[in-house]
Amino acid sequence: MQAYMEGGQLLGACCLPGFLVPDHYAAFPLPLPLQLPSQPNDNRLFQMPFDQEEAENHGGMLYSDQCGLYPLPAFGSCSAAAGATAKPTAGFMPSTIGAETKVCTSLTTKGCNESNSTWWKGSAATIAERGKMKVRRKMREPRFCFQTRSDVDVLDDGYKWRKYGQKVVKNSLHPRSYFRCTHSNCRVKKRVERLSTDCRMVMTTYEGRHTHSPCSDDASSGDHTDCFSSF
DNA sequence: CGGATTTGACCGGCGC
DNA sequence: GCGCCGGTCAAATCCG
Repeated sequence: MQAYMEGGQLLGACCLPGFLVPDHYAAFPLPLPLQLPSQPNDNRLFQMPFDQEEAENHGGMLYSDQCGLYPLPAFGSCSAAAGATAKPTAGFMPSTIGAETKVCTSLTTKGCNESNSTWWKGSAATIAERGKMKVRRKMREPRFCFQTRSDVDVLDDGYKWRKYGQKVVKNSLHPRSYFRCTHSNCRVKKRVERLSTDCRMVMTTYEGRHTHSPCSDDASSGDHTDCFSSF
């Protein structure tokens, strides 16, 4: 597994200061050399400067408190031992995730602006409300993304998602899919796209914070309880 | 038939 | 101001 900080700074979970991946992510040893993404379409993600001040405002552990932590099975307690031995639960991430997954995170204002320019729009919101929400949400909406080698586009992370859009993005051979958490009052979204440079690699970007546990989403996810015990 | 997905239209941000 | 682009909406369609 390879972890990234946006801004080109790669911060190892266990050995480098300021790493923002939460505790349970830090269980993974980070092999070196750590490669940086090369595809142009990823530049905006990885060129974002890391806002150290923002990190400090959150006790240097942004992701444990501020960000929606997503119970990605391969990173969760059920597979923390090695990653490569991720529990092969039906529909879960591919078993190669431990060796093939790259992680990056973001909580910077810029990062949120980049991807949330219009997310706050809602049919029920007034213009004024939207304006307020825009300011507040833009500043705080956390993001978390990772790349993994997978044959399937949509990896089952225990939550139930509803697709609300698909878009062909510039400099990418593959369309980007947009999903929203189906749980009521949960605003979490995720984007999924295959890398143009390696069609086997899938980049998944989570945005927002779940207001519920994956297990409460529906009965089918109850089987994953052991994998999400750390949440 | 109801929920999920698809897909073209629309909107706002941003760079020029 | 204009055009490009990413993100979202919503009607149409699909599917179990």
